[in-house]
Amino acid sequence: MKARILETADLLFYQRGIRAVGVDTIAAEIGISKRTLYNHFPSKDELIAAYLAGRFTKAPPSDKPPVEQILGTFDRLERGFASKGFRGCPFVNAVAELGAEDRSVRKIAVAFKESRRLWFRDLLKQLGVADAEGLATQLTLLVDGAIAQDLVRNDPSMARAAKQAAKVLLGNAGVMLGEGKSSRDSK
Amino acid sequence: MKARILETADLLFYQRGIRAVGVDTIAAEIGISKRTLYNHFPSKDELIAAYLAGRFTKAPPSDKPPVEQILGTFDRLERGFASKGFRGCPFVNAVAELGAEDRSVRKIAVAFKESRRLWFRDLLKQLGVADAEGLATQLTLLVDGAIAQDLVRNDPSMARAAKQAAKVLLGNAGVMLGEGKSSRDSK
DNA sequence: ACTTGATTACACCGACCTGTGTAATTAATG
DNA sequence: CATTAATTACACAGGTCGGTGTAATCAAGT
Repeated sequence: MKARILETADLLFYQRGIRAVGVDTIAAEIGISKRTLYNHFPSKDELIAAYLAGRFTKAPPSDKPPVEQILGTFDRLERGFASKGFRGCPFVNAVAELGAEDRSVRKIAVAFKESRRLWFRDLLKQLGVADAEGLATQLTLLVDGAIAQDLVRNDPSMARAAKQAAKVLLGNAGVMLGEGKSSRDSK
Repeated sequence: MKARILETADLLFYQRGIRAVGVDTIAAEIGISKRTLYNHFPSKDELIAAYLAGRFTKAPPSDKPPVEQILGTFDRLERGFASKGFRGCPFVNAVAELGAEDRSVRKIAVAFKESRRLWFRDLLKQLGVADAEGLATQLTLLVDGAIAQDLVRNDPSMARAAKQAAKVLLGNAGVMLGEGKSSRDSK
């Protein structure tokens, strides 16, 4: 039951915004009483925290070559954009609508952003990139830029533009870009 | 008076979020009655629209070389990040917290994003860049990525990382980067 | 001094919000 | 059957919200 509440809250929070969705709405959507919801989550704030914690998914370890993993990020991003329910980064959205005063929300948001940056960085180190730290940061800028742009434009091709830029940055860092099956999307 | 209402609404909406700020709060902040506010703006929605319209500032024409103008964008961005009140892109924030159903808000947001992309594009054309369209898009990704990252991290150096990436992209497009006074920030 | 328009104070509406209290109901377990 | 725990319906408290109605006050301009 707790899981069902959480997944419904996730859907509604992400789709319509945290402030815009009341606990009554969530309970009604599931068909349970508001009392039951409060038996599982003592307050809306805790439900919000659980929602964000649930969105914090670490990328599973992969055995594919680092370059493919990095560039594949943008392919997954594009598929995400094209999927119907996409509405930007839940962490950025949460910070945007809950404001700067909410310390806990910002904390988990920066943790998520940093985890992705470190994921990039480690792959870049495997590739022998000199400034892995800096380049990893730049790649996250492309990712978040594409997400923000797609949020307002609803244009999944932003992910491809980001991928193009990422290729240039990687090439400039001395990384050899394999001509794997998708050599055609070089625009 | 109308101007005063608008500037106060701008401050509060941007700082705390649109949904988080009530009309009573705005009126109280100025020290006027709620009735007066409603005499100038028939509804909160119109006040929101005016707020966003006021944030839609076009970059003034400049006589500096295009490369400096482009890279200068990231310097201004960094100064913006460092300034106390910065809280991300008002348009992205508005779309994030008002949801996708609000058509008018998204419309002005994409107009703003597109205007900046076109500004980049025209400068790139002046530089003789072949794919000015594509590169302009990539530069906007860096800008919005830096904004999003700074929003959650509160780290103005994100603008510098974006500038670094922009330099690489420009160089890759054949643009000569003048060694103007800031040759030192090439990391 | 008279008129006109803006602004004020203030009560009020209906709607929605988070959260609680309570007593009845259901379902599983011994 | 009896016990226990979860869930239910439902009313309600206390608050905020957007927005309106009204009559009084204030500040001009003629």
